[in-house]
Amino acid sequence: MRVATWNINSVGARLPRLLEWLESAAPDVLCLQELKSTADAFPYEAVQALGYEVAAHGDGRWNGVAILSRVGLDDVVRGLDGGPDYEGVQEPRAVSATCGPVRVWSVYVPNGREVAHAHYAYKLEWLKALKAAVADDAAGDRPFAVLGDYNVARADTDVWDIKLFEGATHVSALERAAIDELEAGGLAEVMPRALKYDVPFTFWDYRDLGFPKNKGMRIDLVLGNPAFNAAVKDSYVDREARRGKGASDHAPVVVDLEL
DNA sequence: ATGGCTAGCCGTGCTAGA
Repeated sequence: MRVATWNINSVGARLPRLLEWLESAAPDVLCLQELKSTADAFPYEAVQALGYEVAAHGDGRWNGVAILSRVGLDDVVRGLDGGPDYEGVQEPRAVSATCGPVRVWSVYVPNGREVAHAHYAYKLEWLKALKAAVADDAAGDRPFAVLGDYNVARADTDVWDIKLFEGATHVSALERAAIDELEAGGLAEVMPRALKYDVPFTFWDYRDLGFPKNKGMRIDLVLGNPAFNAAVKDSYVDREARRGKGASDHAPVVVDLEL
């Protein structure tokens, strides 16, 4: 089966691209982030017409996550139980579901903005709460993975020029340690293979010709438990989906499993 | 050309993204 994750940067603006990608890549399960729509405003009918069930979790103009599945969609949980508030609100940044033989989480980890910003502390707290929330599934025998936009570049080579990131978020030691901590709960990364370039970046900023110059970052990750990772046959970043007009600033990460 | 940001919102500029 094929499982994928994609930060689509608005499901409304990206709908034609999303439908096209569902048809061409034909994932069995797709985790989406940054819906930028309420759950009610999700384009259910268009997606269902392609054979997918949908679990969406969103509340408006920011954030929002979803899981699309054509192999079953059960035991849906919206939100991150025990997760921190930001400015008094529990933001819609996580949704989980069982899709046939696998259980998946779709996560949109807070950005952090600046190291000194309250959003950064919130990001670290959020990752800590995520570890606690997935502990049982991570340690279980059922194939399990947490897929999404982690907003963390784990290695210096996961950004196009580490010198430009001095003192910035996404590359700081505490953020990287928080991902290591999440893995310590029983998960390990599924590494996508490199395609045109050595590093399989997943994000390229719209500004300053980020994509043509390959000024990218590898921040969309798949963390699986041993049962999930043992079934992995291939993984790649579909950078073709980043090309051209009307693209998201993120590309999908695809994982093929023998399940 | 893979091309100089993009999306959403009561908006006519601002916030957020990373």
